[in-house]
Amino acid sequence: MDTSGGNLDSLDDTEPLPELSFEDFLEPTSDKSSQHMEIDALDSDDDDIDGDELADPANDSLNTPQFKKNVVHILEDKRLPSPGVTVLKSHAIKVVTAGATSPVKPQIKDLKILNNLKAIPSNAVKIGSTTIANTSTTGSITKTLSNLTPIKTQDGRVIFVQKSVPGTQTKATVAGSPGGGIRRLVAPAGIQKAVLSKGMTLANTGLVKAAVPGKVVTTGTTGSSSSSSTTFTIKGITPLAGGSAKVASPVTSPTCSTSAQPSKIQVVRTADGKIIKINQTSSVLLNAKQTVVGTSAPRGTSAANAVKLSPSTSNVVVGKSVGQVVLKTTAPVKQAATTTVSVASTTTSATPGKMLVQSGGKQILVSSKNIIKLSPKAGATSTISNTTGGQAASPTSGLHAIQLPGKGGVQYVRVLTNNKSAAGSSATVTVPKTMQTQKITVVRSPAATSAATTPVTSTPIPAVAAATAAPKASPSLGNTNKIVMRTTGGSIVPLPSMQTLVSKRALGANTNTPKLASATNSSSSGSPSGSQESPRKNRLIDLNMHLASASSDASDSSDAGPEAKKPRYVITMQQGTQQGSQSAQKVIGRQTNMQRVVASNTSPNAPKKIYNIVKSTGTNNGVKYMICNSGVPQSSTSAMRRGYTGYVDNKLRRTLSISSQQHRFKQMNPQQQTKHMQLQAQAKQRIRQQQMQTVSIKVEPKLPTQPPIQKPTGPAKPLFDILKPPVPGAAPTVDALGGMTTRRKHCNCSKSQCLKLYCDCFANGEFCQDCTCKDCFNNLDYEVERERAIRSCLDRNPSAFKPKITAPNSGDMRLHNKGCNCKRSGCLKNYCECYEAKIPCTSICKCVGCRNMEDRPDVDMDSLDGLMGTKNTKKDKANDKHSHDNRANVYLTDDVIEATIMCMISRIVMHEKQNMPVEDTEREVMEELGESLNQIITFAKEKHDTSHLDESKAAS
DNA sequence: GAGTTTGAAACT
DNA sequence: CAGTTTCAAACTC
Repeated sequence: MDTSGGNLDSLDDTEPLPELSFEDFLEPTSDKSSQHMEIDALDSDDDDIDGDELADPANDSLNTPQFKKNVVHILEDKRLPSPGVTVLKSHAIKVVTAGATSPVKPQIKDLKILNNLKAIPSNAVKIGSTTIANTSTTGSITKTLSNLTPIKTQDGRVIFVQKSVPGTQTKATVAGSPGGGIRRLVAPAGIQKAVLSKGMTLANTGLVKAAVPGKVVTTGTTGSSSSSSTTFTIKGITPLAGGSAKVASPVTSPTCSTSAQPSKIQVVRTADGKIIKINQTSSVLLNAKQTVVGTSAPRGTSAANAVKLSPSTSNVVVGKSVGQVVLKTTAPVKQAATTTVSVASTTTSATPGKMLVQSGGKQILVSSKNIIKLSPKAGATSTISNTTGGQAASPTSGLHAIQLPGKGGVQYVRVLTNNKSAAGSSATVTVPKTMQTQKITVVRSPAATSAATTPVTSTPIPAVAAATAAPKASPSLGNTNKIVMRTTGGSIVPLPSMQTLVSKRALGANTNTPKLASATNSSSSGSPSGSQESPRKNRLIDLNMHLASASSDASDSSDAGPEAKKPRYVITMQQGTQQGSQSAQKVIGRQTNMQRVVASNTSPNAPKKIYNIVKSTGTNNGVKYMICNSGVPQSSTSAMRRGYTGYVDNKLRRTLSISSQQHRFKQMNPQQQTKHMQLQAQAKQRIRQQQMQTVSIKVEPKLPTQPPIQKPTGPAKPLFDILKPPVPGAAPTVDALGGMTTRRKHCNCSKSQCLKLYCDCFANGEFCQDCTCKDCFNNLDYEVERERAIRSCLDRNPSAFKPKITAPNSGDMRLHNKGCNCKRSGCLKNYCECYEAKIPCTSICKCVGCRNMEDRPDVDMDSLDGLMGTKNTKKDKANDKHSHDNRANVYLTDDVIEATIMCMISRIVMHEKQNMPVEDTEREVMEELGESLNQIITFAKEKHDTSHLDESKAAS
């Protein structure tokens, strides 16, 4: 976590601040899945909160559909113990509202940004009529957390805004919080800026409105209701009592007088990319001055309290050097009307008050509406009160102080309208530039529908905004399609989603679109090798590449099979520098363990979706969970949302442990080593060939003409497709992790609806794609059924989705966890799972007449372990029921026998060439046999002694 | 491609 | 837990 000092510094920092779209705020909270995730984060290792079977601990190590523990380590609970006014650590921010009521005791609401605090959002986020996230229902999980609204920073951090519920409503209000309003914002780092994508409105009612083009929505809750275009609303943020600092006023009152004010939300992004959401009872008006064209509807007091970001303003950019934070609104491109409406209602209503702001030792007269005060210290409160006192005249104008710990001097944030009309207002700002000002620019993100329009940043630092915006991918709005992603562990994660992310992403998407296309092209045409070579840590990157390529691929498949049921999204990940344009466009950079992934729907019209992948920290590698902004219905179970980790290795998949093999190799006798090397060389060659094939396959653009981004023509292949474990005979692929995987054959289920373990797709945690199955429910269209089936399977067998074949330890030979039960195949046909996996049967197996012993020639390198007896020890220990389990077999393997026979044959051949007498030949052959047996026995003895020594050492 | 075989999964 | 049935893949022709 960043130190608090960093935060402060960030404020002063002149460096361009990354933009954060409003989506960032919304995503984390969206739905139950998010709750799960966050809960998990808190509980880290123990996710039994849900109490469902999915929490089976046994599955942790395995890639199972079950929820994994430790899956999310997003958040560290940094919640500050004292809810009180005091500055919370470095990141704590106090917001002091200049309430008309108490100038002396301004309401101080602390905003804490709880870094890594898992929160259960109590707020509902709606896009239009669609509820993206409903946090309002206090989950059974924890009511205490219900107040928290997760905000995701661009750098991938999740911060939670803890809001206090109005006193009447919640008992859970944070202690020490004066009013019912939002108390805390936890900002890990300095405040930088907040970007509200298009049409985001912060209503005084605590609603965040986002204008969505084409829809007209009125926010009922807001007292200052302006019928704006479609709104996307964040509910549940209760306004602090406006006038009375200590009295929380319920949000519900539409006619809120100044005293009872709907909560306002301000989002400020720190220099670190952290977002601080400020919910204030008394409103800070962003855009206050907007001259709203038509709507004059000032609602009087309510307006004053409400903080709105007019839809027109898309971005909030915190500029640097100046002591002020300016919220600048740009005129809406398309939805001007909408924008204006919303803005007008709030801002105009308030009587513009002016206040003295002290900046850089100078006092500046500023319109109080637009100013947010940033005070460095906890003590700042008092100062705030003073300033507010100046304002007192106009209760409506809310002056909010944000207290930044450690930072000297009060800073004010001023909201400037970027509209031309507004420009005048902004110009009027008297704040001396000497002050360090941070500008908050609200940049309206272009409509989602609008394609590649460059984001309009009215930001004083356009370059910054542009730069930040660029990486963002365009999200599709209103799309309920789900994104499925496979984790690094190989599990498939249906991304639970908020149903739609609003325009928030639209900005980035638009900008990115062209690049994205190019990226896709590049990927398709480009060199996949990079992905393959990328280190594990960059798996996701690889994944992206593959996905991109896959998308192109998908087009191919689209022609053929049952496309309808196939997942349509291509997920791209942020790639490091290596990825070049491709990644840059779609991926939104995340500094922390969270990465943003943009999923583009293969269908032309389908919007792209962006979601964050949270990497578990510490022991867990790879992506454990994803938060998706797109829409899985909330109905989807936790399992789905969390994403269950399917097999990483399915029953057939085998991983080669180089280290272990090397270790074994050392233990081999020369003959074995030779053979081992040969096998290794063959295996490597196989891998290379597979990779080559994969590359060629994936790279090959099937529909070059089509713009890759918008339409990855066919249904894009989902990650899981790429990551699917190799199936013998299946076309080899390279998974996102760079490992070799092979797409197994497509299932052909007819009666199971692909929702039983009979179906390999389902059993592998994959969605059916390109399968010939009938009545398939193993797709996103039947998520509920699928989820139910998963649960059912897990009920029957918690390990149902575990890999059947695993290595007890990293170096150990892979074993079938359950063992086969073959009766008639002799375990020498692919009916046998052991045989199919190319591993010998063990004592665990219940097979009859087993002939699947070690060292089958076709068994790959791991089978060599058998020579060393590593494998059979297990059977030996377990009362060998099979004749081949005795220790002799450990050493007298087929390979050894074969080698021996070859030696004998060579003798015969030699003798024949030399026309030697048969008797001599027979004798020589027998001698040869004797020598071979001697060697075997000697070797076995040495090994036996060695093993004993090792054991004794280990024991000691 | 149809039919058979096989063994895991599902069911009782 | 064992026996039976169901199922889909593997296999054969």
